[in-house]
Amino acid sequence: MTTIKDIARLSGYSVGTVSRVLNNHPDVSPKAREVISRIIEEENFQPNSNAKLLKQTTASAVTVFVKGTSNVFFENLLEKIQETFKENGEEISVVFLDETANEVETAIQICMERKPKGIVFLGGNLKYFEESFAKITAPCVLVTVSAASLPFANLSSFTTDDIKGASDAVDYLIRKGHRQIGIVGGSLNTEDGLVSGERISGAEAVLKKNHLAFSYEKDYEPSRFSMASGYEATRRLLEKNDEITGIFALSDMVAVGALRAIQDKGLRVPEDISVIGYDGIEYTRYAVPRIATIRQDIDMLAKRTVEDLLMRISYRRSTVHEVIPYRVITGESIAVRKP
Amino acid sequence: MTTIKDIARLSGYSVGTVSRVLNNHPDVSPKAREVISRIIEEENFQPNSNAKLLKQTTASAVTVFVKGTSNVFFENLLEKIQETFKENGEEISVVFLDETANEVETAIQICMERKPKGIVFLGGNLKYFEESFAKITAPCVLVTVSAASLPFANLSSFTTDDIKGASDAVDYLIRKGHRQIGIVGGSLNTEDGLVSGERISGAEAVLKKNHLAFSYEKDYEPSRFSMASGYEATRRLLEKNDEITGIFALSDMVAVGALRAIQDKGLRVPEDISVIGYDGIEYTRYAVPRIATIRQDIDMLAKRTVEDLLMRISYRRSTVHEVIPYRVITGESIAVRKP
DNA sequence: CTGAAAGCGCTTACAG
DNA sequence: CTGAAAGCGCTTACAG
Repeated sequence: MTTIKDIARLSGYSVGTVSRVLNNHPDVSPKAREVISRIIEEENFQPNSNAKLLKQTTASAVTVFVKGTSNVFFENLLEKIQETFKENGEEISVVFLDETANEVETAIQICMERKPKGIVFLGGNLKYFEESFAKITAPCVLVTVSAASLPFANLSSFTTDDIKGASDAVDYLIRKGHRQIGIVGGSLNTEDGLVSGERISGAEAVLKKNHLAFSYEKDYEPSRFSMASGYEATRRLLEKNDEITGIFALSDMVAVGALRAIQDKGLRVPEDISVIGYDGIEYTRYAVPRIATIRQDIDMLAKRTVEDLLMRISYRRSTVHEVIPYRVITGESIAVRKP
Repeated sequence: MTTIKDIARLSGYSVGTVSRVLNNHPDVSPKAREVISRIIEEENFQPNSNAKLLKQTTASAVTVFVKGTSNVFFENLLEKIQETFKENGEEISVVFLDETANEVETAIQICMERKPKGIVFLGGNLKYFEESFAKITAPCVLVTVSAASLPFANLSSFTTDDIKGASDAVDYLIRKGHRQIGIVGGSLNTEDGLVSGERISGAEAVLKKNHLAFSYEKDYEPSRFSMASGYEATRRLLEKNDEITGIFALSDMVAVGALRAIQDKGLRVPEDISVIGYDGIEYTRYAVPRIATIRQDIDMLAKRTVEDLLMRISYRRSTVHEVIPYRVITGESIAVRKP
C-alpha cells in the first residue's frame, strides 16, 4: 500500500510538504507542487482518510442522515437536498439508517470522527433527540418532525403541518359526500413516532367536527408504510366494515396497496371507494387511477433546509422552526359518493 | 471528548487493558473487565473508529456497494442480502453510489481504510473492473453483471441471463399474437453498461427469428430506467408508430411509465396495447393492471451471493460465475391481440 | 493478567 | 518555502 511516506521518498520532498500539496496549502513552491502532484498521479495515491480524520480538526462535509432505506418520500427529498447543496458548491455525505436506529447516537459518533460542519436529519425520533442531542454542537436541521418544543440552540426544523394536512385530506372526502370514512396506516402507539399520531388525530378531528362516527375498532387498521402492509390492512378493513366509501391512507405507499386491495375485492376506485394518500411521491402521478394526495412541498423543504443550514454554518444565526405549506392534489382516485 | 485515556485514568487500569476489554480479548481478569466495563458504560464511551481502523489489521464487516440510489430492484435485492447475512450472524456495511460513480476505485479506498473481509457489488461497470480491480485482494461478488470474462481469482458473479430473459419477454408477446412490437428503455450506447444492450439484443433476436420487422427508428425509444423517463419515451414511441400493439419495457419502472402514457393517449392496457416489463419488483404486483414481467429470482440471487462469499471468506474456494434462473410472470397487462 | 512503548498514516505548529 | 518532530486515539507485540 502506498502511503504519504512513499510519495515523499519518490518525490525527494518531506512528508510535511506532500501533506501540504495534498491539502492545497498555499505555502508550497510551484515546483514542489508540480513534482509531488505528478508522483501522486503516477502512483494513483489516495490518502488514508482514517489517518486524515484522526488528526484533522477542520470541519468536513455536511452529513445527511436518512432514516429508513426504502422510504420513497425521503429519497425524493434527499435527491433535491443533494442538488440544492451542489448548487451552493457543497458536497454532502449521506448515511442511511434503519427505521428503528438511533439517529442521534449515530450522529454523535460521526461528529467525533468526521467533524461535519453541519447535519441534516431526514426523519427522526424526538425521544432520541431529548436524550442525547445536547452532545452535538454542529448546526443541525431536522426535517419532517418539529423540534420547536426542544430546547436546543443548534437545531432548526422544517415540517409540514401533518395535523392540518390530514384533516384537509379527510375534509376532501367529506366534501365529496363520503360519510363512512376509513383510515389505513401508521399505528396508535405513540412510541412509533409523531407522524402517524398527528395524521390520525388530524383526521379524527375533522370527522368529529362534521359529526361523523369514527371508531378505531370499525374504521381503522394500522400498517407499516409499505405497499404490502397497506394492502393487507385495507383487506382487513374492508373485511370488517363494508360500508366504507372513502379511505384515507396515511402514506402514498399505503394508498397503492389500498387501491389494489379494493380492486381485488371486486370493487372499483373511485366509483365504489375513493382513496386519498399522503406525501405526494412521484408514483401517485403514474398510478392508474392517479392517486389524490397531500403533496408535501419537497422543493421548498429542501430549499429552506439548505439555506438555513448554510447560513448558520457561515454566520451565527438563531434556529428556526418553520412549517412548509402543502398542496391538496386532486388525482383521479376520488369521486362523488353515489346516492 | 472522552477517550480511552480517560477510561484508563478513571478505572485505574492502563490504556492497554481498557483496549483489551473493548475488544473482548480473553486475557483480562474478571475484576478488571467488570470495573472497566462499568466506567465505559457510565461515561457512555465510544471508541474513535478512525483511530481503531488506522491500527487494526483484522478484517471488518462485509461491505455492499449499491450502484444507483433510487433503483428499486437493487433495494429489494439489498434487503434480502442483508437479511441473509444476518441469518448467518454477519452484519454488513452498505455504501450507496451514484449511477455514474466508479465503484471499483471507491472499493479500493474502502479496502485500505476498513479492510472488509468481503465485498458485494450490486451492479457495476466491467470497464472499471478491468482497469483497477486487480488492486483488490478481498473475496468479492459482482451481482447482475457477469464477470466470467474477467481474469480475477477473487471475483465471483451471479447474474440473470438478460439476453434469454428479454427474448422470453418478447416471445410471450409474439405468442399472444402481437406482430408490431415496440421496445422502450435503455440505450444503444454500449458505454452505458451491458444490461440494456443485452436485453435489446435478446429482444431483437427473437423478433428476427419470427421474421418480424424491427427498426430502431420506428420501433424503439431509449430512456433512463425511471417512470418519468419511461413515460416520455413511450409517448414518443406511440407518436411515431401507431401500429404497435405490444411493448417490451426494459425495466419495470419504465413499464409503469409506459402504462400511464398509453392510457393518457386514450388507449387501454391490455385491450389496445399489451406491456411486459423486466425485473419483477414488488410494485408490478400492486399496479393496476398487474404488470407482466421477467422476474429475476431475488431470493436465489441473494442466497447464492451470501453463500459463495461466506464460503470463500472462510475457506479457500475458487470463484464461480452462475446464471440464476428467472421466471416469466403473467400479470394482467398482456392480452391476445385483437384480430 | 497487566503495563510501557512502539507505531498505524496522517496534519500542523515550530523553527529555520 | 521546507523539514523534523510531536501527536491524534487507538492496538498489539513484548516483557514481566
